[in-house]
Amino acid sequence: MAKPNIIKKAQLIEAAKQCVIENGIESLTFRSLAAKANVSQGTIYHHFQSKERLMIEIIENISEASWEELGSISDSKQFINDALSSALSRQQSNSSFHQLFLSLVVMSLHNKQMKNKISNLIKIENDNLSNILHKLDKDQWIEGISHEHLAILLNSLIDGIAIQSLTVENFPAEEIFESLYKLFSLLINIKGD
Amino acid sequence: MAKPNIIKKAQLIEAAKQCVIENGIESLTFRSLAAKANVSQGTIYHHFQSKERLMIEIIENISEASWEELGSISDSKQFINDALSSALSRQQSNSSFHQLFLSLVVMSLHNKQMKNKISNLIKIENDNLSNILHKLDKDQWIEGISHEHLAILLNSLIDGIAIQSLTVENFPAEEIFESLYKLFSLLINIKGD
Amino acid sequence: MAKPNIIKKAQLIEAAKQCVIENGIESLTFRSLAAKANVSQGTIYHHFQSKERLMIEIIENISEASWEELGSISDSKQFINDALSSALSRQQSNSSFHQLFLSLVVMSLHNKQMKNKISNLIKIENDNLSNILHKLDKDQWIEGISHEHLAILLNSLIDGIAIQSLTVENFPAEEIFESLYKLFSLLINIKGD
Amino acid sequence: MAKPNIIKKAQLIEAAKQCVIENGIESLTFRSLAAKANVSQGTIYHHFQSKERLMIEIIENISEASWEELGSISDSKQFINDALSSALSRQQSNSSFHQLFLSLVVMSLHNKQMKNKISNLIKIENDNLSNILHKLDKDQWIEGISHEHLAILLNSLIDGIAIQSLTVENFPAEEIFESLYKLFSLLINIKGD
DNA sequence: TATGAATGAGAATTCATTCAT
DNA sequence: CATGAATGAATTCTCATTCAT
Repeated sequence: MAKPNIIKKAQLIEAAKQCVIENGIESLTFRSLAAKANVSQGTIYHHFQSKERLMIEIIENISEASWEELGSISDSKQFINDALSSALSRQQSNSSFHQLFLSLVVMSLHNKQMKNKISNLIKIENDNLSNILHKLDKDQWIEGISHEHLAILLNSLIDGIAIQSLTVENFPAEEIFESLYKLFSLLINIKGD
Repeated sequence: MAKPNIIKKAQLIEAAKQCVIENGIESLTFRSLAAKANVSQGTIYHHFQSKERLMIEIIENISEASWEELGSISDSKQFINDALSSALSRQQSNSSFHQLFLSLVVMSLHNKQMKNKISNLIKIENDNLSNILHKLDKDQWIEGISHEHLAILLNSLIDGIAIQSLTVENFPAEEIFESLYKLFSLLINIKGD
Repeated sequence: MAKPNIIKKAQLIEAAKQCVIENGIESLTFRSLAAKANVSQGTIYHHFQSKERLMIEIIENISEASWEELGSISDSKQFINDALSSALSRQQSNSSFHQLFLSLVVMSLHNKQMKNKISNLIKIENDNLSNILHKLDKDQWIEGISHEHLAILLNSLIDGIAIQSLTVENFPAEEIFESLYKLFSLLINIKGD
Repeated sequence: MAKPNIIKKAQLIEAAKQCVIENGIESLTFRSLAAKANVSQGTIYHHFQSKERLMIEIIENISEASWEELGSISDSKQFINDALSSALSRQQSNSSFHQLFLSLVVMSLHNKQMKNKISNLIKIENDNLSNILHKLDKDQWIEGISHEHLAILLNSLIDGIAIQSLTVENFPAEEIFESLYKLFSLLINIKGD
């Protein structure tokens, strides 16, 4: 009685995410969600009491996924390869993540509750990356820049590239990531081991 | 008869931008715009034939502003100071630019025409920055990274930081920009003049 | 441009009143009103911005009618006949007035704005009656009871009888009004002219 | 197994009455009732098979209370004092009774079953009052007016005053009841014992 | 040009009711 | 007896858009 319900709610959230990715956040309506999830509109209101709640739960859902995503890496070069190539793949095959993320960011701009949740999500992601940098047993990657700040800069960079990748025609994502790779290699060598 | 019209249109666009900034893109409606601009809904339809057109013209308006913003800088250190501090100020006092920009990006995600316009806007900004880098008479700022790519990376970084700045609670914008400054100083010294 | 509009609005209010009388206030919906008035739902929202406003304007409409209804009577006996028989006719052929009135009273019970309007309406009706009593050139109809209080009591009585008349099966309205007539004749003779 | 059920039902009815009094009949929903009574919506459907039944049972509940309220009074002056002061107190501290009563009256206007029940309720109250008048051993209180009719008039008056008291701002309830008291004293003395 | 009344499609949300557990 | 998930119809309300003036 309890579990099947939880599963159902997760399904609804998954469907909602699909709606946003496929048709844009502006057409995430209860009607379209109901259609996509093959339930009645009433059912959706039984699970989420408002559209605001629905969007908040989507963010929470993404945040949970981020929590569980904490990687384990030991070699710095490997890390950069992994991190960047994973970022790259996110950009391309999995660009939907950023579509969703950006949409939610924009919706949160004028909604305190959503903003809090987005804030948490970003903090988690910053922490994740920061932890990874810590694990790679360097005191400091770049002179005068803490792991925390570097993580923020890196995540910002990834999000910013996502914006261009999602919108700019013929955006040379691969080349950009190669340049980014070079940049980091350079930085690491300067004051690295 | 021609001029007053153009002026009026510019006013409407300005009002529309204010609407988005103040209440979010989701509540940029013809009603609210009419109210803000103190004209009737019908009037807006005379100037913009649809909501899509309205949003496109907003992007065009921003793009034009970007065109005219091309700076003239000669000293690299000065440039970095200027660029970053201007970015910082944008983030803080003028964060509304990024609210607007991100909102339009998200709306464009599923609209080809808007996407083209956003694409152009970003290209212009990339070119702007690229030109500045060129002007500063260095062959290459960073080994193996073209001016164009560096410009893209920089703009991405600025947009990405904007996202965090707009959403993350107590985001340490100033500190982050200081770290960013250090990072760049470092890069420039490596293979600089 | 102005006048036809006013007329239209009045028509909508009239239709709304009919809806309440025919099907009860609980089924005064925008849908049913639109159907009854042969306009689209949007049109109704163009004229009344909310259901609350619609109901308030109905009360205002009734109030205006009350204002204009001020009678001119000179002979007391005649007045009693007139007043009571008019009340009686209201009860029967025109019982719809009280259906509407009671419905609006109940809706106003938890709505400040409506309550204010109903309050005004009742005060107008009390004043109307009070003025009539004044005109009939008696210092006091009944010893120790001011015209104002007597008017309130009379109007209350009429409303109270309406309740019974509208709900009680086989309510002997005519007989009750005869008794009421006797009562008043009696009172008038006690301390009358 | 039988009793606890009845008790529960009584509690639900009491909760329903509270809902109406606190938020108005239009927001007496199964949801809000379930919330107020701290049970599930389903539970309410076990006790009342429909909303109509619920409202009918509320009226029945009030009617039963009226049945049991039959007073025993012997002195006429005392009666008037009692009756009116009790009416007055109802008006003020216990005005909720009339809120509930009027709400149910209005809902019954277009529902035969409810109307029947309300009709019964009113008849009971009329009879109650009529009996009291009988008990006070007068042939007739007022010449030519039967006890029954006088009871109807009195109850109507009380209901009508309730309407004004519930809606009119700064309604001078106490003064009105004083005037009413004078009126009745007068009537009784005319053709009294 | 400018207005604002009118519209119909569709938005979010609520409701009474059913039913499997 | 009690629960609460599910439903679909209906409700209030908004929107972009049209059009006569």
